[in-house]
Amino acid sequence: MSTVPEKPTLDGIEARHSERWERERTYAWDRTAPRERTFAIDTPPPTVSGSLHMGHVFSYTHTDAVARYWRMRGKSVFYPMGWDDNGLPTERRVQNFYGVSCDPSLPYVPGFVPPFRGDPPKDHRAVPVSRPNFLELCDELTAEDEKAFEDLFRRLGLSVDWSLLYTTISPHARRTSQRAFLANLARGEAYSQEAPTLWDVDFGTAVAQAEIEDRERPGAYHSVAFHREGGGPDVVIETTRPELVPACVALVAHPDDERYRPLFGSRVRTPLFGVGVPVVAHPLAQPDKGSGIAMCCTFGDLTDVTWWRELRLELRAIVGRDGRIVADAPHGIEGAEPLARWARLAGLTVKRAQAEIVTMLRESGELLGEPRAITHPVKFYEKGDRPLEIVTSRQWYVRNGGRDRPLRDALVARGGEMAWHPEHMVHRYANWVEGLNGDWLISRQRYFGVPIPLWYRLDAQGRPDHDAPIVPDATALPIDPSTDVPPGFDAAQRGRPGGFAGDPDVMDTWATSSLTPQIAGRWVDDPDAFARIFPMDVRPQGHDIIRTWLFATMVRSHLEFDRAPWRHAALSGWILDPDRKKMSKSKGNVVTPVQLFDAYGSDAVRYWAASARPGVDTAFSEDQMKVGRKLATKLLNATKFVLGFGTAPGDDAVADPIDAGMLAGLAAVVDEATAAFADFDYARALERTEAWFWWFCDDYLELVKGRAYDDAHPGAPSARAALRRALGAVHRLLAPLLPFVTEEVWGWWREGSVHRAQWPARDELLAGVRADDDAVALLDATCAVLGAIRRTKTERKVSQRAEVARCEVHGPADRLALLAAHDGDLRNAGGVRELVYAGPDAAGDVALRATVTLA
RNA sequence: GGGCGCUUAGCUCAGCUGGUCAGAGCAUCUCCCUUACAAGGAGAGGGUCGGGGGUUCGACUCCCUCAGCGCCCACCA
Repeated sequence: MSTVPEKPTLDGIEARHSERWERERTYAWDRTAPRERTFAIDTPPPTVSGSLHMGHVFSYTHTDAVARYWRMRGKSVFYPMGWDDNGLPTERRVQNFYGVSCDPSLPYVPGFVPPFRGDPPKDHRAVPVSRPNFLELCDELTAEDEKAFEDLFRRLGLSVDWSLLYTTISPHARRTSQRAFLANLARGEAYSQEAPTLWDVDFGTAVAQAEIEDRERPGAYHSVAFHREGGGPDVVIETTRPELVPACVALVAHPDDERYRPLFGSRVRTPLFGVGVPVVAHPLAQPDKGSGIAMCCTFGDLTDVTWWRELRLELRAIVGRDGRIVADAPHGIEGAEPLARWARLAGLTVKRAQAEIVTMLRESGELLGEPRAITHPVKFYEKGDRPLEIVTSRQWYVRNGGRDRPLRDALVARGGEMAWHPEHMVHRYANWVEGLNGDWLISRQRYFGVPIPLWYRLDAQGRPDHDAPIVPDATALPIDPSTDVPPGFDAAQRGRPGGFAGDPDVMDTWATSSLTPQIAGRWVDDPDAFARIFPMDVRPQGHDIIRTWLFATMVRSHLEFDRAPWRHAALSGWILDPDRKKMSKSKGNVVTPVQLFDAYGSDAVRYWAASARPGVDTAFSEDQMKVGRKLATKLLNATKFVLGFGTAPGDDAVADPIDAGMLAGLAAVVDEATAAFADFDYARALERTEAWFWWFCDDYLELVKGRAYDDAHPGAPSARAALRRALGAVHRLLAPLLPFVTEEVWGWWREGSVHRAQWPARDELLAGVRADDDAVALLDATCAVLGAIRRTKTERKVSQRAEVARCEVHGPADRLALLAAHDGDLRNAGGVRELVYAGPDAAGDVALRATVTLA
């Protein structure tokens, strides 16, 4: 406990109290607490690929407020932090930062020094480095970023237990991730399959449905003529991707389409290449789209995949994994002229190939009319720059209900078992699960991730046997199959016929981050700890990743534990620019969190964040931070003032009805704030507490300060005691929201941290106090008359200090009687010489009214 | 095309289960250096609660419908 300073200030309180909290382990999770006394939070691990922004400050503040509330309610709060440092965003940042690229075929170079450390020149060509070297650089850069992240979160005042810190690339996370994957594999929930998948040609990896987004892109319809075998008029199709003509394997129309029904079963020849393809019927074909008959290529879009699969069409793949037309013409393209045309396409990017093929179609006369420009949605990897292609490759999948109705229904039902905040977010979840169109593709052809922990036997020809992977021993995890050797083999057999090969892929980052409860709770190596935190109380996160992180976590938990991983999901909103546009990082003028902490103080920034109701998109507002700073300053000053009255030891009786009325009002606020916090509504708790506190300062404090000052006044002890009770409650009510200033003022008169103090309660506030309706009515009436007096003084443009010669109060007799018996504070605060109670006025109006005559 | 949310003073928003609300903060204007705080205090002005219809004794609050804004999803050749 320190003493009340002469000149209270907010300066420096963040550093002082952060340091103290760390030293005293104020926020340590009590690992011995049973599950029912624990409040467990599945903190979102921010992606380590740059810097934290106001969106993080915003949402993490919300969670922290709730964490602090439950801690004060006596819960052992499990509040970990994690860094999501594995995955593509990190790789991309490492490439850009050091000017390197990963080439797994290169050997490790000990002591490798990257060409740059930040901002390579634009014309720099990435230096290829080995996979181990690349991973070292990833580790190095993420370590730096993570330090900055931690500093920022500490400055923000997050009450996380930093000893629980985890990273998603750590050995522990890799072990957990591989263990969970192997469990999925053992139960048949994970499987590999050679199939067409969406592919990002720049990143060179498959991507999952959840990571795809549509973008509006310019395109054009091209009318292209196909020639009927056996004569007859050409069949005209319209396509936005004429470059895929050589990949065409069929024309498809709707079974009921009279125009094309006669053609079903016949064959046509493709333009330019003269490849014979069938005309077939399928209900997915839309008669009103284009000419009503579509060219099915392998593969232009997901509909093509469906047609190809369901109609058992040929495979004629022409786009390579690099996004270029492959060198060798697909089967069916033969003869001098077609092959000459193919030669003009081979090696071109898809975009260039389109231009070339349009030229050729013009030359051959098979392009009818000119292309007609349109804008249409095109599928992109959400982090990618070029449209996705579809290529056939072997990938690993985890069942998620996308191909399995019962599982899908079960997962939807799981969502219904949880409480969602706000409630309507459950629709996003259900909507997504209902719309799944395939299992979860978890393998990625990347490097900085958790390896798929499998090897494959190679047959005499050196071909891998994918049907019976070699599984590592559980105790050996984590493993890297590209360097570790499977049991029963030796290193020399790697890649040799009769030997083995490691799975070359890593798991998607969501495949690991979907296990945050298991990672943070130490599922694999501390089952006792895990049992104390699982299922967790709340998953806080942004609503944009319901379909990814939330759903993926649900899938893993459902499959592994047959239950939802949390009881609540709390979805936070977005930060918008002051002009209500989604805040973009690309704008150069974005203010950094640290600048705002410096300018207004952490509590003030938190105040802004906590003012937004859960799940609501919110405008960035420095004005709101200024208001928060005012509140913090007010708390300093009011506390200093109240504590300055002093108190006699043991004299804590609240006897005066004015004081009792005040405490009754505060008790109601405590009830409201408590209910609000329990419902994750930190904003309502703040709003109610704040509004009451300003009333407390402006009305109650003004009303009783004269009495509290006056040692000779018999009501002084009651006022002082009530003021201190109220103050103690306000400090604690605001502690979850403004942790620094409340800790500061609490320290002036109480032992220990306010953040470990017990949450205020009605009974505690009103113990021994006669807080009946009369007390509340009296205080109410007193404030009403005081208000009338103030209004008069303001209207007359005199100081509030000016004396009132006479104040005549009209109103119901019972009210007046209450007032008459206890009007000392009113006389004092209003400067009233003569106070007259006149009963109801002439008109019989029962409303309380005061006629004020100034001196 | 499907789903969801929003539309209340100039601005940002509260108004939970229909009958003290038409409210708060910011901004604007006026006044007050009052013995915690001028990084303060006391007041004022300002809205037919998006439009229309309905249920009801009575709706910002319930139902229907229309419009605008925003978000999510979608197999869109």
